[in-house]
Amino acid sequence: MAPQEFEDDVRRVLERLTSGTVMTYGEVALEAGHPGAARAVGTFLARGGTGLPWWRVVTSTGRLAPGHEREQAQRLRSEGVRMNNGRVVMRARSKDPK
DNA sequence: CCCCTGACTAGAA
DNA sequence: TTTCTAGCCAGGG
Repeated sequence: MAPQEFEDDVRRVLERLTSGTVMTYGEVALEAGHPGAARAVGTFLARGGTGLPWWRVVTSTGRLAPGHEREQAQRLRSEGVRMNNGRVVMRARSKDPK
């Protein structure tokens, strides 16, 4: 596969993310057609995230980007994303949050 | 071709 | 619930 194609694939997925929506690295990788490349997605966003809605991507547990928690949390909050103790509230949780 | 790094993950402790 | 560990993918030396 041609160089940068991976990045283009990821970019395409992120570009269609709307305000208020959030995806995990794994989901982005899958959508981009690179299942299992969650880590690679993170590596890419860490260096070429500029110009992309990187703050709408979080870990599978709702964790934010190391070193950017502040900014990311603020941006997400301004978009109405619900969080809990610095972690994005993930859906599909079978456990009772008591 | 070998080795290492990293904004990840699922599963075991 | 939190920490550790072993896989995984794409890049770069």
